[in-house]
Amino acid sequence: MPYSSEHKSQTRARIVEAARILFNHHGFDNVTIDQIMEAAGMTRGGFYNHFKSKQELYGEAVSSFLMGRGAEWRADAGVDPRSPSPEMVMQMVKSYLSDEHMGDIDGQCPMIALPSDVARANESVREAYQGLLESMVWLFEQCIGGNDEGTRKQALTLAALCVGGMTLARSMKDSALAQEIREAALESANRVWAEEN
Amino acid sequence: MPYSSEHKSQTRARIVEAARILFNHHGFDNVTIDQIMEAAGMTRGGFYNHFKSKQELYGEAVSSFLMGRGAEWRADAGVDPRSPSPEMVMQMVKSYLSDEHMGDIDGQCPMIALPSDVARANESVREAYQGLLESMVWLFEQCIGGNDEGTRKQALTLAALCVGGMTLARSMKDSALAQEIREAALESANRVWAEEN
DNA sequence: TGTACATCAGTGAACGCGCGTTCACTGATGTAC
DNA sequence: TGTACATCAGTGAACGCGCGTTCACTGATGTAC
Repeated sequence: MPYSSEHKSQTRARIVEAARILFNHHGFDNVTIDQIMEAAGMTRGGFYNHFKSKQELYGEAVSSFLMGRGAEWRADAGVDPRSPSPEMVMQMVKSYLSDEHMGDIDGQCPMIALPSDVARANESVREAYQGLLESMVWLFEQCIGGNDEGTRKQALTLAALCVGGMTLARSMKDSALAQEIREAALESANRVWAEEN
Repeated sequence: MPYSSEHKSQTRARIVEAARILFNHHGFDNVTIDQIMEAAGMTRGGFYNHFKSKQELYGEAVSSFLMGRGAEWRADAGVDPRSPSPEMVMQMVKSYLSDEHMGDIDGQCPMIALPSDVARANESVREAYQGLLESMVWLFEQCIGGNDEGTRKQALTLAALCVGGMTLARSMKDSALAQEIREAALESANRVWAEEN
């Protein structure tokens, strides 16, 4: 058994991470396997030792965000699901709608970077995307602390404001308008939050 | 001067409309000029009598929504900018977040169908997309009737909830969750609206 | 009114490039003796 | 401990298809006489 068993899985992870970043920048269809493999420090042919097809990579790239770059992001925002608190809610929202998140294309949440690509992708990609949203909503619910329908509604609304505000902002030509949108979303989230607490 | 002067512009409009629908379904990159021209009832070669390149068509397809399918949509929802009224606000929001709009992929608002495609497209496409949002916000503002900063914030928030709710819903694998998201967004919009009126 | 002509919208074959995928190979590494 | 071997991760040339674009042409239509 040449090469340690870790070797292959590490290479695979490197490919997924390179792909995630490239997809974030250019979308699924505008990234070639050559580019992905070069970014991962390899050549084209090796790709098929790790993945059945390019399609297969899509879903993995999306769901890899959760435990990878997304975990860093939560840590930076001071969000810890093991000791949830109501203060974290607006911390998360603020961080999600921040200038930093807007500008950090590499590390941006795939829900913002890839919404329409995902909607047209195959089932496993949509599943991965849904997993991202469910985690976000779950995190909100944990931090809010309630257990009723109102809590869930609130969590879903906050998610819609976060993702909606950022998605819209990202597509604007005029960056002043983009900022205005994000500010309005943040302010509205504040009110949604204050309303029941 | 063979062919009436209208002839060419009608053909052009037919191409744009065919493209808009196809883009809504499959995204910019997954639609070929052959498909567009066939849908418009013509063959490949004629395309370049009307457009300099495929890129040029993108922006037109997006902005064509406003006066075409989007106008029908406003009419169906009973929205008339010439005699705005506060009741129209929630009419629009409700219609935007409705099952009908969700299922009508052909006639869907490009802000939902194409967000990430647009973000990566050239400047003129982003301009067209921005025009769509500005129209939506303007319409909200007209109907709300106020003229202050609060009105604008409210309008922007409603837009973020509409587009955000639908964009998220569209990418879910589980349609029950998709519906839940839209309902939460609608309910929250109702509250945003009630709050100041 | 009828006919010849000029224009140019539309046709469809061809070109060339890029990309996903395949495949015969190379060479680095762990294992057996 | 050192050496021969088997494995399989990684290489890079080649294939084939699809698509954007070009181009020589055709033929429908409005106009001039």
